[in-house]
Amino acid sequence: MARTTGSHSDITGPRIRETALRLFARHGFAAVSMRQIAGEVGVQAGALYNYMPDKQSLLFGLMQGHMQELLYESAARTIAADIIARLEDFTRFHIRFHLEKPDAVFISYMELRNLTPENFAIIEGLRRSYEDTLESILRDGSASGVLDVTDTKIATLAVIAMLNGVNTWYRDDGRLTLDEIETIYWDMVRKAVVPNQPIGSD
Amino acid sequence: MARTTGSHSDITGPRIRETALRLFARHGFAAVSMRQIAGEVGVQAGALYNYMPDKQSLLFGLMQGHMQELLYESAARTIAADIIARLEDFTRFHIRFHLEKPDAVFISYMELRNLTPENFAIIEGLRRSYEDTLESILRDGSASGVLDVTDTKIATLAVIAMLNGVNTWYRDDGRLTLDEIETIYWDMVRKAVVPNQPIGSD
DNA sequence: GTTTTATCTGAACAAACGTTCAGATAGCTT
DNA sequence: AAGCTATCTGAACGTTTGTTCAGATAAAAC
Repeated sequence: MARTTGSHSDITGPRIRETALRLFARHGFAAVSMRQIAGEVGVQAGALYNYMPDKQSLLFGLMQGHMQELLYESAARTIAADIIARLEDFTRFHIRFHLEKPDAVFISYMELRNLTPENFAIIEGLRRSYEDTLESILRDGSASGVLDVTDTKIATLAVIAMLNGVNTWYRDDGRLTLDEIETIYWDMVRKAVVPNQPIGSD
Repeated sequence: MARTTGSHSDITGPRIRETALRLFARHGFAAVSMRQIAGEVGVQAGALYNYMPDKQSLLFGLMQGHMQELLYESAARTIAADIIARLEDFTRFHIRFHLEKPDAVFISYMELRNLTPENFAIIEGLRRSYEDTLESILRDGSASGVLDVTDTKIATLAVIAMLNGVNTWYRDDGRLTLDEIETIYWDMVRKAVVPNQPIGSD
């Protein structure tokens, strides 16, 4: 046997990436074999190498694609003049985007150590670019006095870590709607970085 | 050759666990071989099986030990009457404990998917027990009006996610002391869950 | 209808995997 | 000094790994 009926590059290619993304997220990069991916796609392992030079490139491509899409979508948003509005928009966008692509988010955080040093540096650079969009909001707000953060870099990482936490517990059939979740988190983020005057503090 | 000079169970055993912990944290459970662990310890791979039935048990033992120590240390703390004091104590304890054992923390979060279902259930149970200590603080504070959280469960996970984020960027030779870091995070945690009255809000 | 090209198979490769075990010996016990 | 036992070696096992490639064929081009 050889080329199978209905075989097409523009069908098999995406299916390989979808399958790899799902399997990597579920079992981890190192625990998933090329034969396993090929099996779920419906081809032999050798066929995968028409679409990638090696397994490492497959992982890197998935992570790079995800980070670039994140940056693109993030940059495409209109920037409000109001700092608080910008922060709220970032918060809601981050939660929504990350909940839409849990697998890609998962591997982009968990499989960093399986990248070659060169690939790792590229992905880290993309991540830092994204973090910078939040950090510049916090820095601008801090400078104008609208926000009150002790250390903008730490606050940036703290807020992102908190928001990323949603992915660990969110379920589609949960008791809260996406909008309710966004609002709860936005409430906490806002309070954490806005200058406040605690009620009942002595 | 056979038994080597100075070979002892109470030396080799801990060294195997230390080495495995470090390698699992650095490269991932699936990517680390028994021969690799044995090589760094200075024995042959077969010798490892005097200390564990299989590789899975090694991973589970490390995670279980870590979680039990976390729970033990957490439970050993004196419980203040004041809710705010309890929350501050939890925050500072969590950061300090987790920064002291970055490798154990790392694998306890990252390698959950490499546990058998039975082992996974046990570790998840331990984690939930720990989360409950924070949730009960937030619930008590919410009931008495000292705290203001929309959803105690979400707030619990959000705070823990935020605090865990420290481990991703902390370096021993960083520009901030441990106490300064604790204070910055405690400031954000407190503001996020305390009822407040924003300054300059219209 | 023929030729060309893109796509896949199926077998093969050396290397690495977790695990087992008979045999050897260092160190403790007596 | 002799015997015992805990500890380790070194080889072996059957699988599985990522990757390569000659050969086969469906689909596209002409």
